[in-house]
Amino acid sequence: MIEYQNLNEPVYIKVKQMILNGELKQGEKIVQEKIADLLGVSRTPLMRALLALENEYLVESIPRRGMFVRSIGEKELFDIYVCREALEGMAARLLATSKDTEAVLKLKQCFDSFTGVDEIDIDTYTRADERFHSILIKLTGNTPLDKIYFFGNIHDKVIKRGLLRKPEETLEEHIKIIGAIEKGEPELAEKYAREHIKNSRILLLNQ
Amino acid sequence: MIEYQNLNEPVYIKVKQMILNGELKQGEKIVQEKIADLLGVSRTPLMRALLALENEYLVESIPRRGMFVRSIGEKELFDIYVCREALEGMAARLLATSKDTEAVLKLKQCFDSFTGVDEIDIDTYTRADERFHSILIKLTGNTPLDKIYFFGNIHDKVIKRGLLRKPEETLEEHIKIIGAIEKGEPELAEKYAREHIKNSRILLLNQ
DNA sequence: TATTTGTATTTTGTATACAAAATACATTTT
DNA sequence: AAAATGTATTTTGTATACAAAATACAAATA
Repeated sequence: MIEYQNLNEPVYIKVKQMILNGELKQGEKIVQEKIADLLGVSRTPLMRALLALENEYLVESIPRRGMFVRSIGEKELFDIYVCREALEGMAARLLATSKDTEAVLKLKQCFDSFTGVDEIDIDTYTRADERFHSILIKLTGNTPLDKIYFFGNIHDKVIKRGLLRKPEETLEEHIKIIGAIEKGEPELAEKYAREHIKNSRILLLNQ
Repeated sequence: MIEYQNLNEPVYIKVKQMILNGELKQGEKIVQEKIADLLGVSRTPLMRALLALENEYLVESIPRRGMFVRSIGEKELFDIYVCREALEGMAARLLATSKDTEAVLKLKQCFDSFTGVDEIDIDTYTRADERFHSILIKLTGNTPLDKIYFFGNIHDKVIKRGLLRKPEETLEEHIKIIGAIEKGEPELAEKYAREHIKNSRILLLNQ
């Protein structure tokens, strides 16, 4: 009966999906045995996944009460954007300082397919946007920064608002950030990256 | 035999201490049953603690191989300082924007006992410094920021270098940061907070 | 002697059993 | 009817058992 291949990863992935796609609703209690049975594993590997998710802020543990799917309020989402502003700003700065042409190329590639296009496909652009912000961090080679950033990343998806602003508006901002990095202007790169996040963050307030 | 009172917390605290005070050395493998026996608990609550510590970056899990006390290299420590620079800078900015007099008071209190003193006691000052940087984050009321910052905090202690610079030098910088927050100057507050970290970070390089 | 192979031991990953706490729900009391 | 109480059920936290992987180490081979 024992399957061996580390249930860890698959269980973690599955539970995460269930939360992100709403199969497990916000605030809902996660009854361990129920979910464990559903996934065909015991409570032990499920618990491991749940603890990882707790640290990713997707799940909340109340001692002796159980694990609950975390619900994220407006305030918290706003706060997350503040963190992103600080971290992505720093990432842009680091990249501009390093003058890594390889990195610049990869950043540019995210938006290659949109230049000179009249009608931008929202889904394609959403993925490009996600990729851009993700690799902006990764390309710095700063492991702690990458790990830390993971939190904010998650939440964007949880709230599932998709893009807050129109592609035409943000595409230009992305290009500006990449430009400053390419020119090796740390001050400017950070400034643009922060403004980019801030513009979305402000939008959250008037909503 | 069963004790009930959530072994979670005590086990977590104890293992963390063992890592921080060197009882468990960097790179050392944590043999679960050995440590569990030592603490008088089973592997289950120990595992929970270990997973929490993994997410705090103190422990590293290699599947099917075990948990190891993480060893931190120069590069990583440097990278952590970069993160601190971004996060503490943002925290200072937020506080300066909020104009929270209560917060300013608490920050000032950290260093009250050192003003006009000739010979600053290193141990007392070390604690004050730790407290200052910790509450600088907490006072923002930005929960994700607080959670995220926890990482960096840990590492400072792990490396156990204590203070990198002389109290006389850093005290002045602390005062400047608090001053800018008090005057409600976000730009300046962030600038000073970042310079403060940066000065220490640069010192790491020439070491 | 250095390298490989095979076997015994250790240790992890998972499942499961069970006590104590939490919850649900019916019954009694106000 | 609303509140309080008591009992049954569920669910968590912990300990433990066991298979499979990893490791250690001895013997065999080149």
